[in-house]
Amino acid sequence: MKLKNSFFYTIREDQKTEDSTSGNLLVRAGFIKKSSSGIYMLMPLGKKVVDNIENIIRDEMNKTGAQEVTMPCLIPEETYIASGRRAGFGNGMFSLKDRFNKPFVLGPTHEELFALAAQMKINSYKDLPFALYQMQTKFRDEPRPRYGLIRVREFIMKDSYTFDKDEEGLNIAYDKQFNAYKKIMNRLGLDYKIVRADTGIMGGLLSEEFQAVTDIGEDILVLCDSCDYASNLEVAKCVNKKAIMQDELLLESVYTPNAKTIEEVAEYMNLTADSFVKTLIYNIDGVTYGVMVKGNRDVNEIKLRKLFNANLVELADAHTVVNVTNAPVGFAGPIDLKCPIIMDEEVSYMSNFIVGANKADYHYKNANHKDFEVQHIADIRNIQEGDICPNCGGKIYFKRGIEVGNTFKLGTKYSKAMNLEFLDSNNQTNLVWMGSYGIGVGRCMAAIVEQNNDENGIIWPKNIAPYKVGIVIISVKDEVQVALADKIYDKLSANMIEVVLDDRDERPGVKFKDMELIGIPLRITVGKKASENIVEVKSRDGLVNKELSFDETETFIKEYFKKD
RNA sequence: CGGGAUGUAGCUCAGCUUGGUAGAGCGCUUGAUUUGGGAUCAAGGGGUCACAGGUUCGAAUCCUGCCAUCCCGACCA
Repeated sequence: MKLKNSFFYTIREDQKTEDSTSGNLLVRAGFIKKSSSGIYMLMPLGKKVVDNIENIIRDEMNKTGAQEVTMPCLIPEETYIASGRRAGFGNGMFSLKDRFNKPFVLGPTHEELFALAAQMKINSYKDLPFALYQMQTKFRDEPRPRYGLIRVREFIMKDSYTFDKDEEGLNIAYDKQFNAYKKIMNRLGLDYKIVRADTGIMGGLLSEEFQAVTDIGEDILVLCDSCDYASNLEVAKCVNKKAIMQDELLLESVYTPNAKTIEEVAEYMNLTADSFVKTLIYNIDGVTYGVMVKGNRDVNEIKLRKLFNANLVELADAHTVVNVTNAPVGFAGPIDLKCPIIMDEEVSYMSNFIVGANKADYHYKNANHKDFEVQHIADIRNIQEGDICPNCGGKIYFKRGIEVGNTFKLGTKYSKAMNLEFLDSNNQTNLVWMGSYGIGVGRCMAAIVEQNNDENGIIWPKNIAPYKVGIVIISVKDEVQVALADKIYDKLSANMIEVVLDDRDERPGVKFKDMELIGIPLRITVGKKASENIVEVKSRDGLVNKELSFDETETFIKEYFKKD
């Protein structure tokens, strides 16, 4: 491509409305443009990067034997009602009606349609296994889009689905996809971790996430300093330190005026937060519960949801709190609480702790388990940095991650809902075992930028870059320079090396800045020494910076990009 | 959905308190001088001040409504 007569622009200023490095750089470099909250236009450079990412994914998917298809975005609402997910997605689905008033939705994920498609093929166990995939736009009406391409409402996802006759088959298919995912992440050059995660609305037996490690990730990755344990915070199990129970002291009411939060009461009583137990009032599927965790801990609502197999877990409103505690918000405690109590395991190892007294401006000290009744004791807290690794006893630390891929062992959830059955060799009807696997293409692009940039802009990995080589002509008024640059351009193009030629009548500084901002891996500068057939070669990562004669250039560049 | 903020030129923003002909920088056009790291000078073009009502002789400015965007939270494959 030659810049002079093409659609190419960059923006000098940082973007006020972008809250991430990748979003800012991708917008400034002219790869994407925000069109509406959580919705982006893909400009020529961005389109090329997306194509490169998609082709890597496509290549690895094809190697697993999966076949590419394209499903519609526009789907009758009844399809999701059939699977029971219409209610689960709720407002997360964009919905609309056709001219006959028939309700449709824009697909947020495609398990249902793939199950329907699979019916065309599956009659007998001999028809299994197989796998399908697509690159398709998904729509999710996120309540709060953010971080550039990380959380958006319209995005391209590669989703694949495997179909097997039994669990053993699913396991094999899952491993195949899983291994393909590892190869994809490696080829994309991402620094990533694979973690256990909640299956969420997808349901099924197992979910593992591919998380690109970055500072702006929305997920907390729980990692161990001495083994390869890796989990999403939402499902990381907690291990309890065995504590020595102390002699029980006498329960005592303490006057704590104007102190509601743990920090305030702790300061007032001159104690640390870990001698407290906080009691939070929750609404779980319409039932009110008191939830007890140690003062310096956080309640894990996903664990609570699983404990009760509940749909709704939320903090109760102030009115409910006042009702069950007989006190203003801020003084809830387990003693004489008018609702059932769920206690975190860790609290069961505590003695003589401090709790709210269900009375304004009072707390109890020296509370013990005999003082109140508990309905459930379970692991319902978030693990914290410094805690014991549930796997090996090592020390836990956190990192943040962007979920770029997710794999699910679905089991028979969708085949049951969509009547996807086959006859086995005994002429018995069985449900098909499914797996589903997703990669967010835009998120991959954003994650790569998050991990590969400097103060001058993006630094694309060689195989992702929209163009491999950028030729800068120092002075377009110098015919010798122009001629040499054209010669190199033609030579590289003939060798199928993607090259961009900056033939604009701009000052050299502008051209250098732009090449760096858009992250082209290798820059060839044609300047003063063009008359001697000498050019400069500089790599974006700074590792190469030297002069070459025209004759050496082609060989050097071929060699430079060979490894990929 | 709760709390907060912001909408003025392509971009970044000032002006609003105290109503009186629409502003700056960057970018853009033309010319000159420049030409190896986002040039300089000069002259230009460009805006229904988000939108809709209202108050007023007169509204970017005051009032009411509404839409959009962003931040914090809730929510979330």
